[in-house]
Amino acid sequence: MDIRDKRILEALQEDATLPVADLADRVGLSTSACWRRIKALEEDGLIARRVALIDRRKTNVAMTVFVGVRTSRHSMAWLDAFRKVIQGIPEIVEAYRLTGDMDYLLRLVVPSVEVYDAVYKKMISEVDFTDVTSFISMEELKYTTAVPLRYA
Amino acid sequence: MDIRDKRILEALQEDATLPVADLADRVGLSTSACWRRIKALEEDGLIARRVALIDRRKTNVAMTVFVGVRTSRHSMAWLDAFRKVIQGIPEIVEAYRLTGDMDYLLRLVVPSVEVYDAVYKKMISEVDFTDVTSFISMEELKYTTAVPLRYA
DNA sequence: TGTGAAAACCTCGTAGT
DNA sequence: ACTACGAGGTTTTCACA
Repeated sequence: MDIRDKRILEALQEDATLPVADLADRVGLSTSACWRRIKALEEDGLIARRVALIDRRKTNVAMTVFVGVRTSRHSMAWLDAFRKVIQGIPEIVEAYRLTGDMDYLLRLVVPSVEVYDAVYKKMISEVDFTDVTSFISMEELKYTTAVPLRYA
Repeated sequence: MDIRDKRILEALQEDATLPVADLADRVGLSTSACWRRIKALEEDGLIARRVALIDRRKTNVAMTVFVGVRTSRHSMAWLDAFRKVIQGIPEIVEAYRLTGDMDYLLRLVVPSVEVYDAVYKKMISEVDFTDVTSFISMEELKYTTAVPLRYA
């Protein structure tokens, strides 16, 4: 990828409010050239969207819990049901299917262990699990939405 | 929190490009009232920042790897060193300290196992670990930067 | 809280390199 | 494909009623 496209993406990953003219200066392009590149990046879907990041501590979801999940029901129907449950629970902010015998890892944000327990109960009432393990995060050392662009 | 502030945050968490006037309509406020609320939410730090989300598959970091890390070096110096290493590696997008005997969980985005191996080697060359376990993600079932606002 | 107007910014055309 | 300029529309920003 063009080095200037990378620099545009790098900047917008950090701050999407940057005016095109400022960004153009930083990247070493004219405003219109820079604008056209941004349009192209949006068109091509490289820039998926622009969102506001909310401070979790100030919205009472300071606690992060990881939940490891195992199942013996290796059917597509089970996966679909699980998927639906995940989508319907806003406290689940990330979910991945991992290597190995159908293991899933979820990240939840909640106000407290009590609320986590309620979410946990809701989850197991809607899908079958053979095993659930939770890990509470004591500290967030790093969290960024910016991905490395050196491989692009 | 005010219900209208919540609705503003909900909308901006999904799409930060929304014009204030549109947002105002949706929330049922006048443009200026809505604008003042947004300003206040930024001022108070509830809206931390606005960023562009990049499509990982299109920037060649489609692979997600989770890395569990354990150490026997329970010193502040070790933690500081670890912190610095984490910050310096852009492939590490999330890092948490978990409950239990000094366990850490990292999330990395990389192009391939080969590159993951290189990052892994870099990591262990810079800090001491007693144990490292990695889990490769086969599928991302959910990823959102939007946090639930029902507790705010 | 709402109105309105100025300032800033985006959007995109055109011409020239 | 980029620069430079700029018109015209949209949006932001804020003073004042």
